[in-house]
Amino acid sequence: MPEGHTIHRLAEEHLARFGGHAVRVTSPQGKFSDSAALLDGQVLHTVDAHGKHLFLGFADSGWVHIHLGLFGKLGFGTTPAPPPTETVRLRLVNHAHYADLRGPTTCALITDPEKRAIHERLGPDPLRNGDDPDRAWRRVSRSRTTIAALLMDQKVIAGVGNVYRAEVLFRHGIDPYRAGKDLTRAQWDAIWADLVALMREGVRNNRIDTVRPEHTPEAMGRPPRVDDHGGEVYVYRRAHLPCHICGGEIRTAGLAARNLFWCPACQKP
DNA sequence: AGCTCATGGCGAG
DNA sequence: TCGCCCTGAGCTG
Repeated sequence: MPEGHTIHRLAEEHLARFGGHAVRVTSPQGKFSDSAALLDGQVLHTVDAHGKHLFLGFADSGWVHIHLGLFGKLGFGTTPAPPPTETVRLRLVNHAHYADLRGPTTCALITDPEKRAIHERLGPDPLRNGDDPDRAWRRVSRSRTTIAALLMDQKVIAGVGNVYRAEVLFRHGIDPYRAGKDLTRAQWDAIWADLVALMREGVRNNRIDTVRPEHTPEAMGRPPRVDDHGGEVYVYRRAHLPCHICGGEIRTAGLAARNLFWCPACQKP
């Protein structure tokens, strides 16, 4: 369930539970066993997150680079840790806490230069203080690619996933098929500022809520959304349901191998 | 038990 | 653009 807000939250959670302590590192599933043996007993001293990439910094051996992909999950608990199931790629344990990583696309031990190379190929991240929206704007404003695809391109902007892309385009009334170069600078600045606010709230609440106060279920007199991703949204996974604002039907279509959702009435070409 | 789908991303063609 | 990788929940039978 990972967009950038999840990863930044996980970074903080690792630091809170494991930072400054020696950590027992194992790979019950076996695919990370060699690196786990190298790391076992070292101190986790720092963490980092950029977009959907998580980095755990160990004192001597470099960084554990984790990317959850679509299916990956991290589960935390307090010791004693239960017997690991066979899908646990990485388990961290200290005196008080454990963390189990399952199903990641990436779990690898990397060096400082390798970590730097990952940062270099990622665009600015709305959740990284000081990241520069101009870098993203330069690419967006010169591209004939649709803004929906550009928002999902981690080289352009890091951390936005399928939910935030659909929701931020709705909130700004922008047709997802509009070319990047047809956005105005003011529109891009507003999208970036909105993503900073929305994603920070996502980190805080551990869910994605994008519905403005005046459109919440309470304010509109409709039942709260019940869905496995939790948050209140305008269009994401609401195909064929009525738009909260105009009542028109939410549309869905495939775009770049993902499902896109939008309201054609509220998001004019 | 088997199918489908999911907040992701890579490489081959 | 497609196939593939990773896991698990929620269906259907």
